[in-house]
Amino acid sequence: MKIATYNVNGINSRLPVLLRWLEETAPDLVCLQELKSPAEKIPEEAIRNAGYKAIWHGQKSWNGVAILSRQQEMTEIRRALPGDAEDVNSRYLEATIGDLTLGCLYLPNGNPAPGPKFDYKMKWFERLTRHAADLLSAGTPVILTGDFNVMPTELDVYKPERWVDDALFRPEVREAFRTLVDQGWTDAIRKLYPRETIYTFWDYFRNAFDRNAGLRIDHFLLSPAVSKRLTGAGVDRAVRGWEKSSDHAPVWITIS
DNA sequence: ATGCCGTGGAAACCACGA
Repeated sequence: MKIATYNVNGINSRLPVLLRWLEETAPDLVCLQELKSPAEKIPEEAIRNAGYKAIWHGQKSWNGVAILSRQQEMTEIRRALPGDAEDVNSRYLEATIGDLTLGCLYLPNGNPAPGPKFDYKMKWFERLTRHAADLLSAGTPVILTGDFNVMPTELDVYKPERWVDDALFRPEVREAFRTLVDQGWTDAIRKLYPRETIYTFWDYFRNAFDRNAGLRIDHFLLSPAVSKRLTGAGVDRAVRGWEKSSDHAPVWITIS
């Protein structure tokens, strides 16, 4: 079974790229972020014609998350993290597919830091961490995936010294990620490739992709019940080089 | 070192992203 995550940066502008990638790689489950579309403008028919059922949490202009399934039925569990009824940003969507719980997330960017946006990021991170502990306590197969907007270590940044004051790499953000993982999650890419330079995002400008000036910010966190079934993981790097690409590349895992 | 690019929405610029 292949599960993928892809920050599309606008699902309507990205539709040709998304459909081509779905056709070429045929993941069974897909988490999408940054739809940048209200619910009624999600290209539902095109996704269905590509062979996928879909659920989504849209929002005008910004954010937006969706889960696609090629064959299995999905049951939506929640469309927001618990803990803040005031937070109306569409950044989390959770579903069960068979015995698997899949959480699709778009963690706030947090820049500029320090400031209110960074405070929001850290609060959101705390809510995610509390909810993740609840998910783990069930002992069932759980996957948390999406755009975490965190480079966990220096290995995940093309030039770490340039990013130390950035909201994606500040020490307290890396610490928050470590605290989350230390609950008992497995970072799928790092389990299989502990020392390799692997990026999932390259800026649009300064020829970042050609220079491989990238970041690893899209992650798969696996509960123990999923981690022992992990058979593969990777980044569909070539998609980043396609015409009209997102600034992120799709990331995927396979489980037995 | 830096939104230099890209997207969306409103308005022919601005917010936002990482």
